[in-house]
Amino acid sequence: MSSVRKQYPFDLIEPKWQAKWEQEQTFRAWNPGEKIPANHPFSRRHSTLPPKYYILDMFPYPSGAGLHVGHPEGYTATDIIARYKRAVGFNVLHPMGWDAFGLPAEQYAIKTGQHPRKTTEQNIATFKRQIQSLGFSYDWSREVDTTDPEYFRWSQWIFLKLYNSWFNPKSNKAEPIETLSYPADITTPEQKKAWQDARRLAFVAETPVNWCPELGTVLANEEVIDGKSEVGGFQVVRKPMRQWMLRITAYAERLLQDLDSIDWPDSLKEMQRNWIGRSEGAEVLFKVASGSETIKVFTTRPDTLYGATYMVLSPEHPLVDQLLTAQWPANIPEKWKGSAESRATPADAVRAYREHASSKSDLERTELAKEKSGVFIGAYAINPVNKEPIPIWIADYVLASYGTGAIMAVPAHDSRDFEFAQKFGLPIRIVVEDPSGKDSAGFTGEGISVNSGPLTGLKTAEAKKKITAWLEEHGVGRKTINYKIRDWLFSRQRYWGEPFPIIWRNGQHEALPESALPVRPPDLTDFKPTPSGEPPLARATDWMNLPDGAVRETNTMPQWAGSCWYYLRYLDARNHDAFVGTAAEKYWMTGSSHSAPGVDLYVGGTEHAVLHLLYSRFWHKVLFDLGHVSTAEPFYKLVNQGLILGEDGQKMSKSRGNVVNPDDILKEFGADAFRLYEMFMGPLEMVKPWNTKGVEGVYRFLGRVWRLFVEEKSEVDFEQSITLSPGKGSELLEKISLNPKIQEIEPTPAQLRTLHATIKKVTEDIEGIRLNTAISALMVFVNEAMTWEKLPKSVMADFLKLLQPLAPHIAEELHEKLTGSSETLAYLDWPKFDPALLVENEIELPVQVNGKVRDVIRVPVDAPTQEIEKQALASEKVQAFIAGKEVKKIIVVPKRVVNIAVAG
RNA sequence: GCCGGUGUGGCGAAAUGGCAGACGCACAGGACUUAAAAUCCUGGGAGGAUAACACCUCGUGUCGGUUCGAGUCCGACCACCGGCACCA
Repeated sequence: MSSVRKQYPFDLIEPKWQAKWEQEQTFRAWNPGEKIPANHPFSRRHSTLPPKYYILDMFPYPSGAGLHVGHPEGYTATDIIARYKRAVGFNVLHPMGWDAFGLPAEQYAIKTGQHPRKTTEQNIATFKRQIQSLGFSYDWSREVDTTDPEYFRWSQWIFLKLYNSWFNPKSNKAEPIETLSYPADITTPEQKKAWQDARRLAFVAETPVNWCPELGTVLANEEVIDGKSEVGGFQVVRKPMRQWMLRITAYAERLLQDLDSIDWPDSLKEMQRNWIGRSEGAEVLFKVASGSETIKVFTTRPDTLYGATYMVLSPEHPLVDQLLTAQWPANIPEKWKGSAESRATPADAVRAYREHASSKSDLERTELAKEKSGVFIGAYAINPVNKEPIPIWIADYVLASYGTGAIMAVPAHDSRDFEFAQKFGLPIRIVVEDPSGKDSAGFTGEGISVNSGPLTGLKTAEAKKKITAWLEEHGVGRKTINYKIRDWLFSRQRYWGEPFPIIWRNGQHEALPESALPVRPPDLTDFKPTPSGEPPLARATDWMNLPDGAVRETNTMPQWAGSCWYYLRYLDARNHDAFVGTAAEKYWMTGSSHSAPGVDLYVGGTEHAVLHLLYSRFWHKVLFDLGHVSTAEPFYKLVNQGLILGEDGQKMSKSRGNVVNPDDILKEFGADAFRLYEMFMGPLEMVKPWNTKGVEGVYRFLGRVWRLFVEEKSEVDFEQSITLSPGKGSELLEKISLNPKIQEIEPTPAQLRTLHATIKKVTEDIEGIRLNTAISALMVFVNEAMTWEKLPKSVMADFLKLLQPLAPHIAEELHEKLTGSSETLAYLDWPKFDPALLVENEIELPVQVNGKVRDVIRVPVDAPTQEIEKQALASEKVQAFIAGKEVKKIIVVPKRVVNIAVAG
């Protein structure tokens, strides 16, 4: 792979310290009330629990491919911060676990017949070994596995909370279903149950869903990308099915509003805002010209109502069949009637068009978006403001699932309506004038209303207000808010997921009691999905059919169920009686002047922007409403790590052959070099290409650190002996002695300045998560220290404390050599930076003429401005540029720069 | 189409409006070595100028602006990356 020589015995050092950390449980985080052993290093520093700091990684799906270099990017960053926070005195919670339900394990099981439990266990073991070999300071006593019954019983328990709650719009929060009140005409138990069932946060609905035949399951909207499944990229079709849904739409407004209270990247917040898709507008009621029906439309531009020249319903709109006329009205263009083969009556045209529309896959509907299609249904609606009859059409550019599934078309001011009207020769009436004076046909912005009765002359915003008031006054409309977000389709036809704690009796669903948890999946040997969409669990008839005639729900929950709340389980991972204990929840989730509410820092990729990160916020808010958690938001601060590309600048993939395996890097350079390189590549959030040569660079740096601390001859002896008797590694390691240049002496002022400049830079950079520049500061220190004749022990000890979060193994080893103490660096005080030490007596000041540097002068740090000006003007080089010119102005920026502005 | 991000040496990058390119990679030269590797030292944006220095001009995607001074702030544009996309 490369020719770089072995820099230091990382292969002995790293296992040594990893074993010590494990044996000592160095990184255990302590809960309130927990007894901390007196010999634990934490006790030596803290007599009571200090403020908490919760730093979280997105837990991985343990795939068969093993760890990828992308995983440790975020994990290294959080580990550095976790170690730093411990050093500055926090009780740090830094856990890891496994998001282990999911499709790949199940598909592997289908192929090989191997039970997914088995492959999952193997994959977890591999992931854990790989993660541990990087020396991350996780508290493994809190490890969670979403497929463990002791874990998923609580996923099921939260589902029961959702099932047994409703969203009260008055209090704007979830409440127990018992608080629901009933209208006067709801009296019988059956009626009451139906009323409840229609309002639960977890409910059953028959709606068109995303069915993926290849995967044999339905998918949530968030899991479908461009008409294909997010997993596998298979075709997805719309199909009406009876499924479990979660009422996330009830939380649309709060999910949107609360984004303002959290510290997330703007791009991510924007993605969630777009997904929630709030839009303000009005509902308008249109009466049908001949008939008693009214059609409700949603519009964000009620000010354009006078420009509505036709109306469009979605092909699936329930009123279409009622509204159809028996015969075509006289004198309408032939092309309004749809395809030539079936245009005898409006009913024929509608039937043909519906077939045409439903045969299109979602993908085709998107790709063919440019070509508008539709048919007239023979009926007319009356525009409430001007009583004008307008033709009613159906067209697939109107979606059944958004708004009311019907629109008023204003072709002059909506690009889609404009296209449609041009194609079918419908009238285009300008009702808003473009203020820039351009042609107003096709103008979709805000302007001045024209040809609009009482609205004429008003600005768009005022026209909206006025017409909305008019609609409300006349009972033909009102202000409304629409959201793009749909309820969350929550059931899957899979084996490898949490069963629902639900049974069915006489076609009615019932919740199982909490005492029945966990509901374990049955043992199966055939995990295949069924073509009909019947879940595989239905094959286990013994399991499904209960003695009293009830049957179990055979759908399972999606993978998101486990990842929605895992960060809460970490707080109290072994609690058998509750999903999290009250004291633990309060301690870790409550903010203070030192730390944020909820998770202080969450690091992960953007791929979960509208999946896990939205779902988690939703569940958390429900738990908050029901009094189970203390904060309205789970993740206070979030950082997205950027993707790591292959050496060729392309996305890493097996097919490109540019995948870097962390095991290979670790074997050659060690964990510390790997960690350093991942951080040294560039800013955490940035997309950046891998370069193995760069690993050699930081590896050489660690070699220089090593050689700075150890005596050369003992190192040479070590290298010779280890070749002769490789088995005696740890014994030989101890014989390497300290560099005799390191002595218990007072540091020189210059040495102190170097140290304290490094402390300042490293501290500020870690706080700001600028780990690449923190590393470069350590390099600058080492480059400087290598020139020193003697190395003061205190300075070198402080340097190791700064190095520890980034390269913990080598830092611990050298610290042990330096001090003779094997006590871990993890809980030693972070070095304090003393600004007084950075003050110099004389500084160099660049002198500019008209912004260009012409000379550098040395001045006392506290020299008065006049003195600096005088000295700057006295410079020969400067004189060459200002001679014979008029000096207009001299700017002296203290400790920064002098600029002389001259004329000409 | 809409939203967000990013453009700086051969490469990864750094720079509270104040000496552009820290740190590292790659490269070149030197020391050590029989030799190589490793290590240590030195050099380096481009162009010009010089015996050599000194020095000069240009330079942070493009064009313009604000400022004593702009990679950084403002305006317009271009390119690439990511997300959303018939959402009325």
